[in-house]
Amino acid sequence: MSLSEAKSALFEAIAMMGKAFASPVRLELLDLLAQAPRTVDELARASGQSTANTSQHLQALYAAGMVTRAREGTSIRYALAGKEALSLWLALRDASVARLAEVERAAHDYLGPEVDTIGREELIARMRAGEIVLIDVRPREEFEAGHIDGARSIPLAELEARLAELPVDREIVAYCRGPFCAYAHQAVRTLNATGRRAQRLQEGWPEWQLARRRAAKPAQRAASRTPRT
Amino acid sequence: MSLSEAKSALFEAIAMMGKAFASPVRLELLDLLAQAPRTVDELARASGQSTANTSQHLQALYAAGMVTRAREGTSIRYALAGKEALSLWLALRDASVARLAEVERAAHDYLGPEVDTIGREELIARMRAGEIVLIDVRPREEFEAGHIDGARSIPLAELEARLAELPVDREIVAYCRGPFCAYAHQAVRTLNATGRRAQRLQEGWPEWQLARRRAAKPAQRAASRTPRT
DNA sequence: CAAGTTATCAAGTGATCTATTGAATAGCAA
DNA sequence: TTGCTATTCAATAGATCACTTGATAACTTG
Repeated sequence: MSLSEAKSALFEAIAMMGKAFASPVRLELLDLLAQAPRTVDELARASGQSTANTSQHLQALYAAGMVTRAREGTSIRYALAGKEALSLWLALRDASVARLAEVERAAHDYLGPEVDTIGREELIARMRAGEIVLIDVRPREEFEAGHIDGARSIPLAELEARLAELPVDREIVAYCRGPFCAYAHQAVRTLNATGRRAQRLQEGWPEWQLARRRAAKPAQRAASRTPRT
Repeated sequence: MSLSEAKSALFEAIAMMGKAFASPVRLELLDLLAQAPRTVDELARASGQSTANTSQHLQALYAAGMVTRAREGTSIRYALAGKEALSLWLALRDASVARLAEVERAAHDYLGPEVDTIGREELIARMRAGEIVLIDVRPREEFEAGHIDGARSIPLAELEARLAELPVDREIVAYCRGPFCAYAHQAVRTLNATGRRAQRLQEGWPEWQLARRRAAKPAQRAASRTPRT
């Protein structure tokens, strides 16, 4: 193999992974998988794609090394492939927000008017002081797959029916899937409409989880490792 | 705009940036730009593509927000668009090494047998102790666009002719463009062949530079910022 | 084993992407 | 102005990709 052939083979191999991020459908699947592992059928319904198409995109993601899969009886459950995959997806999403005005515009159309927000450190401090009720407004199965310690699960769909469970005299903080998820926005609006003080956590479960994992076991940059035979 | 339309518009906007990483040619251009800003013609020659093709790929990268461009007289100089772009490219490259066996294989074919390496911290410590001669074996213009403090520029092409400049009784460390760049490997082999002790720095200039920039001004995650109107 | 569910495969069509070619444009220099 | 260089634009053919449809395979349950 000539030197230039080897070089282009290297970039082609990296492009294989890059292609995973080139389709909006695959990105939506990644976004869903960042919440919780899911079966093909669940992903197909959640993303509004046909089962066959979803399966094909998932195989592309698998070939790119972005997801793992495991058979569970008659169905197959896909999950994000480790911390690197999560961190890569979040990095791309953040970079595109930083760079592309269109993403901001699309995000704004989707999310509606902005609501009060609270950051990670402030949330931790005020939760420790007992000043805050934290609610997770994602669907129940995502809560069960992982959530912030101390949060209560009140899926957005149940919020109105369960308002009585929530105090009127304490601050409520809602979080959901991430900065592009509309659930927490809507929850805060609903809570405000009933006279409660409410804020949206600036980040979602994937970001929280990644921060926790990074703190537990600091990132080791693959670049500084030596490629071996 | 319906909610599901808005949602897919969001993922489409992010996919615009993802597409930047879907072509080996564009990745090679990013890799070159991670060393130094360059004109279209320089990039075309360095990557072995036609000028027109290079120009089109550069425009795709520009649309994706990955590069900036500035006219310089009759030519146009492209550069990586900030820290985020560099960090995203390095993250993708690292993740693909971590996940895809093919990248390792391609890298090994390209780089040839492994040589002794040294890490960042050890290099810093031993340079401070004066035990090491550090050489930058990239082409001169890349050295001039930025290099590690204390390094001497000895492009690989000139190494054999300039061997006399290098001591026989001190350890020599060579670095180049990064872990997939063959220059430092070859330099170490050449130096070893002349009886000198030599090692390859595990990382290259882009990684070094990013670490320095991150230390100077710690990364602020875009995710935790609030999208605004 | 047969029936039912879940996922994958295979083939086909329309869309998008890539690289090439040749023409057009922007700046520079005489 | 005329030439000259660097870059972009426009048109094109070939390759790849996305999504659909219908068939097939893997597994569970009765």
